[in-house]
Amino acid sequence: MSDAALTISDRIQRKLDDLTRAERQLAHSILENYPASGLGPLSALARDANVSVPTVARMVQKLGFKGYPEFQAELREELRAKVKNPIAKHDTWADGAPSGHMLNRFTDAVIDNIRHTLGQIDPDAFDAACALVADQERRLCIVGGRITHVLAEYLFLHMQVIRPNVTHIQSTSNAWPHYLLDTKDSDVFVIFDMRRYENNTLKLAQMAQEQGAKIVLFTDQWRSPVHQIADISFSGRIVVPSAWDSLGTTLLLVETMISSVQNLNWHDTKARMEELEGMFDQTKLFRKFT
Amino acid sequence: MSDAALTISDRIQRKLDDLTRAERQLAHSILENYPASGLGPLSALARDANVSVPTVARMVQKLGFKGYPEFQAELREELRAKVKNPIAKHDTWADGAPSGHMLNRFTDAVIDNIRHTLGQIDPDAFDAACALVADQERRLCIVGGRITHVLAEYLFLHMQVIRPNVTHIQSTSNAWPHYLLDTKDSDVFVIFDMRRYENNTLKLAQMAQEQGAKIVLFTDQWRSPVHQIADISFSGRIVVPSAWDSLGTTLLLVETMISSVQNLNWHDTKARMEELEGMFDQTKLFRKFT
DNA sequence: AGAATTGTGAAAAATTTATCACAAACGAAC
DNA sequence: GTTCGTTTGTGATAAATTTTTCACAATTCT
Repeated sequence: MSDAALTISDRIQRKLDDLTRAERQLAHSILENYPASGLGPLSALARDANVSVPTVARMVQKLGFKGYPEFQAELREELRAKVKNPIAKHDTWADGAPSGHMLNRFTDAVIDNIRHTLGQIDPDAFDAACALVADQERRLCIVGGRITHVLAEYLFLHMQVIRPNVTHIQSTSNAWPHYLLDTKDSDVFVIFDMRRYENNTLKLAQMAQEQGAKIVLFTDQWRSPVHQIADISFSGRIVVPSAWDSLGTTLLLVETMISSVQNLNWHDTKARMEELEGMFDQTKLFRKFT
Repeated sequence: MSDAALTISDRIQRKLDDLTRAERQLAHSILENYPASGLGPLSALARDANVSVPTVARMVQKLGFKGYPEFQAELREELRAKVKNPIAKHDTWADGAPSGHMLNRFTDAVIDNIRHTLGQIDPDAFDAACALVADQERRLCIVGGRITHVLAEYLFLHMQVIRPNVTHIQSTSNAWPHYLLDTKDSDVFVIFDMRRYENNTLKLAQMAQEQGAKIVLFTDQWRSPVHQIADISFSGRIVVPSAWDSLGTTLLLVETMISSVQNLNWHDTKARMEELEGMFDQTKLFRKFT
């Protein structure tokens, strides 16, 4: 295929693997706000990408242009063509795929779920829930069901770093009654229950509530029966073009909660995280992040 | 309304009637290929509009800019904002919360991640990956790391229903070498590896590849080293306003893959699902869905 | 330790912008 | 049709900015 048919974006992406660190940094910066960032002065591009001016100059030539102005001229030409061409209109998410492609249909649905869910959420309730979860005086129990235990686990993994005194309970396990033995009325239960709602989860929630624990519930738009006894509950839309439901929206809420709780506890978290980093370094489990 | 909220295009159109001949000519030329023409050199704009250089300079100042570069900077800023928000109108997602609330900031970031990722994905590669995963002749191994194992588990839970012959391996476990003993060259490995990339995962991938297995990789925008040996890899953007990364985009891809694979295997899946339903009913694990 | 990559600082070259004075062109009014 | 005021273009120039390119030092990776 001739270069003429390829956008600069395509060309950069194709070369991405052959690039060195600084070049890749630059490439990402160009793609980040494509094509706007490439249309400013060279020095601004270098600054945004945190690379030096010569690096940009060298890269532009590697891409086959005589100089930066020529590079910009082609970017403008692309932009001209794209705006002119109604087909290039962004009504699909994955450019190369037809709008009926599963990638586009699914993404539409998920975005729609997010919009609906966020539109109905009560920010004060959310803040209150975050405060509960962040409170290190309280024991934190995270409960998930057959599918939702992955969300529970995800939340647990992060909370474990952010604060002490966290437990992950799987309602499908039959060991959970033990955990409830020493529930105090200051405890907080974060419970995930989406359809099909699980009897075990409901029973667990009831027992926790009887012992005075606070209950924060993540459920779907039809609401788990747990919501009647929950102190705070969030319902995420989960409908997608699939035989299954989507956890996307709920994951978004969970991640936001993690971030908020992190901020609330930053003082303690920082020390804990550094400690953890050190332990990971020692085990050499991870590669150095470059 | 303050000028800040108006695009340059709006401002020009509003003034259109008060302009003189040469100025109007220029204005139309700017709007003709908006905003591309305004992003080139001043002299080129003058030439395209068939007006003189001073006319352009004067006009730009009439529009309230200190000079042409400032004019261009604002055009670029508009472009940046526009590309970022194809769905925009929503300046906040959670209506009740200020735009600076974590809920809104986080959602913005996730949507942005999705848009970026989908924009760069190769639908053919995606389809190919789905076909591999759907192929029941091949054994399917799903591998996750310390955090990503929740995604692996999630994919596993669904694949388990959709098709036989699925295994979930946790790279952090030290039991995984056993699983590789009888790897055949028809096997498919779906591997999740996000920063910080895990050495265990890389080793596992290498061994799998040496034995001829196909490798499908889900990673982040900086790409796990596994991507060099992967047959197909997908990089999702994961940046969010948090000390942690977001799995949102990758979850979207995984769920889409589940749905696609489900469709490919619908004939068999149907029977398997009904069977499973029956088993769940017997265990009374779930409440009847109303 | 050596090779490759990247940054620094500077200077020169090239381009672009901003302005000027003045003349030409134009349009409206008389 | 002439006149006057406005608008526009010309050509030139100064100023500002940007691009391009060095050599060399610092850094990173192998």
